[in-house]
Amino acid sequence: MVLQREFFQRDTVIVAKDLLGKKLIRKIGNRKCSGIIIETEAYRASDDPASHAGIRKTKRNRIMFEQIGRAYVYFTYGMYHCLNVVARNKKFNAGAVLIRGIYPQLGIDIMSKLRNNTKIQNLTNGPGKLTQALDITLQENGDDLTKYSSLYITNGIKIKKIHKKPRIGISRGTDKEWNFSIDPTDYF
DNA sequence: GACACGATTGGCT
DNA sequence: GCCAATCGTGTCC
Repeated sequence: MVLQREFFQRDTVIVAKDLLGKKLIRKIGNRKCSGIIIETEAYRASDDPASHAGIRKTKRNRIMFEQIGRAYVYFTYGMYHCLNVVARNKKFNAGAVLIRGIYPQLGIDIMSKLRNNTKIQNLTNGPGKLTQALDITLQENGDDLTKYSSLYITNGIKIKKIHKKPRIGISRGTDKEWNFSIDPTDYF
């Protein structure tokens, strides 16, 4: 069952936690690739100095201010893409959840080729890695993830324990513990 | 118009 | 553990 729009109409931090264990699905040609979401981070609005949306709406971050349930994809470090899902409640005018890691399920052969045949444990365990494995680029920026199409999220597995940490790779907003993850060895 | 830097990764020490 | 790769974007002059 694909996640409905209402799922994303809650506090960005809550949605980040609740996305753990859900299934990310990407169709490439007539094949399906998928994985269980195991790590996420919340990035909110003007209350969050680490967020792209922390200052104002710009050309790059505009999707974060638009319809919830859509993909916010950005290009970084001159070579990698990162995938977010737009989510926020009515208190904020922007927000998104960064998908930082998935546990591969379907289409491992396709993903391996896109990742130059790396080891399975290195396939999709990072934000730049999973977009490469799933062929996600700026082409997918703004795509609606609540519809069955070439990129969407469905219900997944039941979660036991959620780990909470400060977010990775940021220099501001380090006081907020908005990185959430589950331990794959608990499930797979 | 210029310039510093980043929600990263992989390779080397 | 450290650092280069690589370039679009945002901010500042």
